[in-house]
Amino acid sequence: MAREKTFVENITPQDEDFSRWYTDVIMQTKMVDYSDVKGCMVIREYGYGIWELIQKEMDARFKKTGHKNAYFPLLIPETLLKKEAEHVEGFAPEVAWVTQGGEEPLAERLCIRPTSETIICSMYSRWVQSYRDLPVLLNQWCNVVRWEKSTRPFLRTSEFLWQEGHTVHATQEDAEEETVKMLGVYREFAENVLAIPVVVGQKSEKEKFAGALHTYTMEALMLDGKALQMGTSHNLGQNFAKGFDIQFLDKDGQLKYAWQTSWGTSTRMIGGLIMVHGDERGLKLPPRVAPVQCVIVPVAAHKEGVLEKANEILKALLEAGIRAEVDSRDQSPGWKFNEWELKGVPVRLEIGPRDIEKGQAVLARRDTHEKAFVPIQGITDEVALLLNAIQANMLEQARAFRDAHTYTATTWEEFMQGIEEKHGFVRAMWCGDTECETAIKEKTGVTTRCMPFEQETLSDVCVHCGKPAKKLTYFAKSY
RNA sequence: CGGGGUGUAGCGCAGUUUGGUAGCGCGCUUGCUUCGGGAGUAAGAGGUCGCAAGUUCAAAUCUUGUCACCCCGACCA
Repeated sequence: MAREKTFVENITPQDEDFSRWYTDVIMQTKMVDYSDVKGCMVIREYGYGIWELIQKEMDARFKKTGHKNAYFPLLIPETLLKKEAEHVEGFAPEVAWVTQGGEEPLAERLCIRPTSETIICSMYSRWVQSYRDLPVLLNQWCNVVRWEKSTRPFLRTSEFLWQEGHTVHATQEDAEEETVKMLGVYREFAENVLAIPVVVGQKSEKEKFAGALHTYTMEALMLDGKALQMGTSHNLGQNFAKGFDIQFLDKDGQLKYAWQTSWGTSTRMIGGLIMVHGDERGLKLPPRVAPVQCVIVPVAAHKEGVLEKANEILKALLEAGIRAEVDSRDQSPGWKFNEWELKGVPVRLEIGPRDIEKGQAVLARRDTHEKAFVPIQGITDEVALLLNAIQANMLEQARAFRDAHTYTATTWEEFMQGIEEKHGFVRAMWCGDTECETAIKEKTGVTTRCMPFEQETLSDVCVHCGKPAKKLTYFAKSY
């Protein structure tokens, strides 16, 4: 049977092979390219442009919640890494080492940071002396390296870009408040900027960060029904404070160990963006992270006045703070339409000789494919309105998909059925035991994603083992 | 680390069974005509067939070894 002809014939359809669709999209939009080092990707200007917008939006939120940026070294001495036992055990298998400087072997090998808790804590132990030094609220934007066995651009790469917040507090309550607050920042960002609805809650013991007391997470559902961890916030308790001797003299004259948190999000979010919003034509970017929000495609650009009009509109859009661009390349309009749709640009503005005669232009939406003639007079306001509408609509679409692929199970039969038929989240009561969790994973391939903050009681017993249930839990296959 | 697959022009592939001049589509360069959903035309450029040995008069093709990448699992942001 002949495949239905699509506008983009060179990307694999999502329902045929989602992985290939993903690879096709990221390569053809020129977001990334593979490099000569396995697992290390080049983030090209289009992909990096998205990351820059993510950084800008997030950084503003960090500043607003009282955090400042700092930068700590890439290399960590082995002795430092080993100071927190659970932490080193968790990360050791994927740490890359520097063993030589120039021609000389090093006296102590240096680890390339897989995360920066250890080196930052070693500094905090020097900086924190008194309750007056607290809280310490720092964030760093950097790269980290984790030697991964299997890699995929954005989702799992040996080197990736991220931000990691590291804070120190006087009390357990303050640390817990910070942990929850920053997950809240992530959630608000995911929904309002990335237009990705997330489930927020606590990780199981098995899934929590190595060295943390407990880990909170936000989980999103991809179009293929798999969950993606989009960001985590850890309450480190006093584990690192004890390992690194971070003590302060409190108001009451007592020497006390500090309470800490760390939280991070990475370029992996871009992978989520692609897999939550993409469609058969390619990428679909929410306006707030689109490097180009409105592309102007001149039709019959060689004809007199067309390019001039296009540039005139461009100027107005740029002045209104809209990220816009005129595509004056020597290609047919249809070719450009397809390419910009592939690249996920939210709004396309078409302008040709016939439009100019009538004082109008065409506005086309990437999300709904709707086209409308709009008077050139005041068109920047129209574009701005459209961008807001698209941002809102994309969140709604993603939410509707997520809800349609979330299944509530009260029995093991329903649980199995949910996994086989729904391809998404399965909500069920769970006992909280690691053994039970492992058994569920072996039987079904799904793992616990989180125990959501918003709890309800579906039943008194665990959906799998029948022991007393502790928490409503989200299960899914995951990236 | 297990199971499967693929390496031939920038990209996608045919050619391998049965050894005999390196092919096709897209893309790329130049000219002319086009331009409202992937334009037409003419002339071009581009390859140690992943790598290394071997068999042969002759290897992309057969043999052995090796490397890389992709997919599905296990492990992880």
